[in-house]
Amino acid sequence: MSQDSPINTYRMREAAGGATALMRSMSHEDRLLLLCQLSQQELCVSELEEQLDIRQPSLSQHLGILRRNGLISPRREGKHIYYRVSDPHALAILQTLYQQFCPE
Amino acid sequence: MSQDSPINTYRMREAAGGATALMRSMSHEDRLLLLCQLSQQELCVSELEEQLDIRQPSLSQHLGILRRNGLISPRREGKHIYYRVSDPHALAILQTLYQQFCPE
DNA sequence: ATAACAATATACTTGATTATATATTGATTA
DNA sequence: TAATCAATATATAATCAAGTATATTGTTAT
Repeated sequence: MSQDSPINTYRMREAAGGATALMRSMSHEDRLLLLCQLSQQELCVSELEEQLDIRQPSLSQHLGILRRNGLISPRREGKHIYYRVSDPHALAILQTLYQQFCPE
Repeated sequence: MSQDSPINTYRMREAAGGATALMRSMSHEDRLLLLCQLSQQELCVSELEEQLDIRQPSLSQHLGILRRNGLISPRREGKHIYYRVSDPHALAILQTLYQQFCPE
């Protein structure tokens, strides 16, 4: 348990907007699971639909939110669109969440 | 930048409820700043009010949310109520947020 | 090039949840 | 009991989620 860098509230205040935007993007169960999957491998919409059992329109909405908020990036290949996590901040939080909530 | 523990979506699915509840608690600018302050030192409501420039009723609502969600704990001393961050998960996320959004 | 098809995205509706502001109440000390 | 501090209640406004239907984009085959 590291208290390596003491938190400076003054600096945090400036960053708070970005940080809470990230928290908000991740504070939905479907979106968190999407990020989880996409942090491990690039996947297209239909694969996600199958693996997570989320209906396509709903999936597309959540992907849209994550995309517009800059957490994931699309790549077209033929008729499929592949997504991956492109935000290092999001990856860092995912990592911490995993350590915290899925300990050995 | 550590990808030490690869994320297992199956395990994350079980933890997702708790993890998103934590994210939701932290995804409000006032609450994030409150947590920030309280992670550094125990403070009472009127001190928080002064330092963060948030009106008391609003402050009290947010403290109530954080308290009911188990992120902070109160301690009464006379007519003052002191709060501190009591959830290690929250502390870990705060730490990561600080590293990510307030780098050296 | 155009028609038909498949994959993904958007729009719209409805219901639920959440935020904000104000007012009120309760507890503690003097 | 008067003054202070904090919590709660209430009302209103705003935001968010899920479902259904529809639109768009690109692909394949003719």
